[in-house]
Amino acid sequence: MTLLQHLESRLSKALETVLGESTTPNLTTAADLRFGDYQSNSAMVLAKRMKTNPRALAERIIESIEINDLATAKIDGPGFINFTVLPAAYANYAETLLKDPKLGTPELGKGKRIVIDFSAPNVAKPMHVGHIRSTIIGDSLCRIARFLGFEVIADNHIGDWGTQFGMILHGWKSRLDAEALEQDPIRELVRIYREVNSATKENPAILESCKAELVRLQAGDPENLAIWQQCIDVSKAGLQNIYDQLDVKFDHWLGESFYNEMLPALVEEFVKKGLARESDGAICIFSDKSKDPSQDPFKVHREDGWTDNPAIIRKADGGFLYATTDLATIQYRIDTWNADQIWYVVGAPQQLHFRQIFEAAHRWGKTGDFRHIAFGSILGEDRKLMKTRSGDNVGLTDVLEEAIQRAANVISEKNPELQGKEAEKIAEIVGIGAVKFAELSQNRLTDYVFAWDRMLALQGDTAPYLQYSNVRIRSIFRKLDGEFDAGSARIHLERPEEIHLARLLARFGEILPMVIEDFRPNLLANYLLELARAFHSFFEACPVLKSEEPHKTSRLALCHLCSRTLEQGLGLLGIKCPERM
RNA sequence: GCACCCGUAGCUCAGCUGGAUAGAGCAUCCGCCUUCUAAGCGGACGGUCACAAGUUCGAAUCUUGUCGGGUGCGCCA
Repeated sequence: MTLLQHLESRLSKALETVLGESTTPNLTTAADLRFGDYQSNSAMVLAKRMKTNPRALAERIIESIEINDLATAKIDGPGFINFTVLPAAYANYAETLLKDPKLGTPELGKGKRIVIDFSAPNVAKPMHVGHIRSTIIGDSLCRIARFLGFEVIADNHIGDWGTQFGMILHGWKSRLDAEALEQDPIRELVRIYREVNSATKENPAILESCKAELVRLQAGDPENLAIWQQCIDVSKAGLQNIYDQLDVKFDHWLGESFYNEMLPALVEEFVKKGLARESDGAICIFSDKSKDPSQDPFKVHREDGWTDNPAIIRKADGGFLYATTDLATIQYRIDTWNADQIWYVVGAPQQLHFRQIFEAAHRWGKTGDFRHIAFGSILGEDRKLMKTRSGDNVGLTDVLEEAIQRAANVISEKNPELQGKEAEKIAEIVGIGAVKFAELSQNRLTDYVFAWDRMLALQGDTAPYLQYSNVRIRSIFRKLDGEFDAGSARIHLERPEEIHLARLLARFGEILPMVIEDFRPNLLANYLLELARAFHSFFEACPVLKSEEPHKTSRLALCHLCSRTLEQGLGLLGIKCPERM
């Protein structure tokens, strides 16, 4: 139970005494530390309903609340009840956290199974910086959900069956450089894809040839299938390298091709059940409700009024689409995996698509909680969208390499004693951490312009700042003579820096439920920055090893808890901590 | 045309289930390494929260409208 929950239960008891009925207490962390640690606005909210004076009501609440062992309560302003947690209560709570492997985090996901669909790159195209958001946010949400007790299935729904294979097959047959393929297969695939892609724009005949290759592939032509399989294999190997470097793991890689053979039956079922019908030769899902058209994903407004905006599940030429595969995917995840929820970490531009798919799946009888976890776009320096097809984007590999290089430069400048393998390892942890944290520390819906210096910053509000605070703690324990037993340590808080550190350590368990509520890892990132700031201030103000007992043990315990919290928090963001840096 | 997202300090961004004097980092300036790692700490400077109405004891946050930027809207994914 978190401190907040303890206070809540005391407050709700007091409210029941005063009001004669139970009410949910309105308790949050205080907006400003000057007022206290937690604040309740209940008196103001309830006074309105009861038509009494809010301060008078607050008086009565304070008189009946029993919190002398936890906090002091005080009325301020128009009727705020401010709670200041006693240092002894913080010390007490910190001692229980020392023994809690979950650091105060509630198990609110118990018994729930979620599929998280993220990353999902197209094969035979290089990953560029635009792919980083889904991968990093998705991975972090997997880790956080698991920590909260959810059963998570991480699924990489790779684009291994799209139209791009028409172009690759055409290019493979007409302009493949076998030697280049041998040397660097992905580069060669990318080259032929880009060349053919631009060629189709000038020459319609080439476009037709690509489409024909695609049809042959989808019809099971052995030659095309063999080429396709070869492309998939080399692409997967390349992707795996990046995932290894990012420390991102999936439970499954069920790409589009996996669902391919289910599609004809799916379309037939939709038609048979009256969920879809033919229109202009294509099979489409239409609006079937007389709901507000502005809220209906199957309606769209044009100059001449509201018209249908169907989801096409089979093209006039018999081919299947994105929507068809996605419905088959939902079916598989619900029926085979028994998922309660499916989370899609996919860019905001696809919102309409997901509204259609989710609506169609529900009509189809697939019950589940489907969420589109949208994120903003990464823009080029021209403030325009980074598009895969236009080529020359900054490659993801280049970003990671540059990040590691910059970290290595800082290491050799700040800490030249670190050499060789160890220095390389640290540079990787710091560099990759910086990139991930830059992404995770901001609101996922915000568009941003890609900038090297922003993404690769190593000072200020960054992962290295957090890693550095942990390194400082590790250094203390390295220099400690003898053993430290966290289980038996007693904590005493006197200095304001100690109290503040304990205050933030107590809040770790309050953050994660908020993170998962709205899928906002940046709340965790911001919390960790606050915690690290508190630690650095503590570190400057409160000597640990040179202090007398009982402060020494108490401060060691705070450091120990802080280190565990930082490592756990960073771990949930997919960021590692070096021993020294 | 309609829908969704965005507009907060010189720059990059937090804060948005309504709360008190709107916060960080970067940049600029002033201090702090003979004491546990200065990738750090302490301080200063910096704002009409795009604009206007409304709801409320109270609005950056909710509602409506306006302006500005982005995205999406039948056979791509």
